[in-house]
Amino acid sequence: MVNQFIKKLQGFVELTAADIRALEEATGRPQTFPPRTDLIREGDQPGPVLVVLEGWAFRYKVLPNGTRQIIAFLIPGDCCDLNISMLAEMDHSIQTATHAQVSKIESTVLTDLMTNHPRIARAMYVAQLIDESTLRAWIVSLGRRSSAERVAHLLLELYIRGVRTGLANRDELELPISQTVLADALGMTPVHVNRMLQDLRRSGAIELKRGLLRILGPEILTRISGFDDNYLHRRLRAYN
Amino acid sequence: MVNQFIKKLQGFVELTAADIRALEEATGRPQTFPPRTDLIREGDQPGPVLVVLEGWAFRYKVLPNGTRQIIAFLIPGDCCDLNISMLAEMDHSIQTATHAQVSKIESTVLTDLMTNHPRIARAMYVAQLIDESTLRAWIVSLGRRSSAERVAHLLLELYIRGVRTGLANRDELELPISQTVLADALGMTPVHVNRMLQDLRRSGAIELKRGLLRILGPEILTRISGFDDNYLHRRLRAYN
DNA sequence: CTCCAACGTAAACATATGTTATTGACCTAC
DNA sequence: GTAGGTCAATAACATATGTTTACGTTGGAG
Repeated sequence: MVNQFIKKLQGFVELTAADIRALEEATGRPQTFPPRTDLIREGDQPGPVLVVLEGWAFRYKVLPNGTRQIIAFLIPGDCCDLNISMLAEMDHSIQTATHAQVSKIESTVLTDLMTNHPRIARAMYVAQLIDESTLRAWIVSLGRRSSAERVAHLLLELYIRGVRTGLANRDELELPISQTVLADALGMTPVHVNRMLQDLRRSGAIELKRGLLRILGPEILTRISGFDDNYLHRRLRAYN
Repeated sequence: MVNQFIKKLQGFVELTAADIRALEEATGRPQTFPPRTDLIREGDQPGPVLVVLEGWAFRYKVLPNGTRQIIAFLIPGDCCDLNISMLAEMDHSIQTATHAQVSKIESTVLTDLMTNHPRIARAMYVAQLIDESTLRAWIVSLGRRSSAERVAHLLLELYIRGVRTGLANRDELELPISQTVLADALGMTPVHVNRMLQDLRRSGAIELKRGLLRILGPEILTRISGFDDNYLHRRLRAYN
């Protein structure tokens, strides 16, 4: 089975055979987790860096009133913050959305990877920059887009990220999350997410059933959401 | 005049005299900019790292419909992303809110700082982690807090950050931004920001006039916003 | 095969927030 | 000192989204 993490990093830099071997060594023994499992909780002391090899997970925070806001989706190939162990405690939690295979990279191993494999270091920094850019894009969506725009924007984002990692075939992406989860990511209620999805179906932009999303009219989604993919940084600066 | 950037980094790690000299050298010749000046624009090729020594600035994005969302405030001591030059173009803009003194650190100088001064490197990574954590906290606010809660939360955040950098004396913080700017940060309209500020004044939580914010009832703001300062990471993991 | 829980769908109604407009205070340029 | 622009304050009204409730479907556990 392909190691999605390595595949993703290869999209950023050209890795040597030695780089790849080191990454395989570091992520070779993933653990399997059932859905709805917290991999790490807010308040915990940060431990090893998590890398999602299969399945979906998400970062989230729970508010005093019990509501939840999802902050980011982690799809195969994604990993959590690099230097996280410098902080005394986690400021958010990470939970699996589906069955997931996750590798944990101990900080000693990570340090070794970063210092002895400059291309890996660079690729991981790029990945981190893109994650941060995505956080900014979410702030923009939550702050200034209507709910219809937000839904369209998120579906397009996930689709494009899926294409990038080979998760999407043609116009199809497996979207293994409930409308409640979507709602917690979009800052709306599940009822309203449902309304907006119905609108998108009626407009012919998407088909969505049983966890399978089909993008029938990408241009419709782009128009509705005002999508600009620059925040996903598909072009990078050449490696000096 | 104190170099707020050095002061901030000293809050994270113990710097040696040599570290401080290197930082003074790197940020010693700041440029002055008038208010409302774009320091860098979305789409530009990333250049040197920006460090704000005096005055306020903010990161923002403009949407196709012309509305603006502010993504982060940069107060004295703050700097922008470290590895930003790995990306081909900026995904957002940065603008001064007031007269500001800004130093630009060329990437060669930065690389030198990071490789030859491990304490500086560590401090800058911590700063970056906290910035990222703050992005997540903003997502939570925009997604799941009411407008009253959001206003209270932002004021408290700015006040706490101000205290941390010595910008705030006692219960006072200079808040040199208009309600329109606040609105663009909070994802609401200026009219509604005004309503919420009035409510906060009436509740005795704050006083705010001519750019001077007074926190009269921090506990009121905390209660209203459900504020938890963990995302600002005032405690750090001990340096191995 | 059946039951149960989670999920998706829908309608009716409530409300938080946006929209538009007006006015006065303040500041800066001249 | 005056003019013009930005900003804060407030009111009346519009609407997007939340709330509550109900019901049928789906899928997994036993």
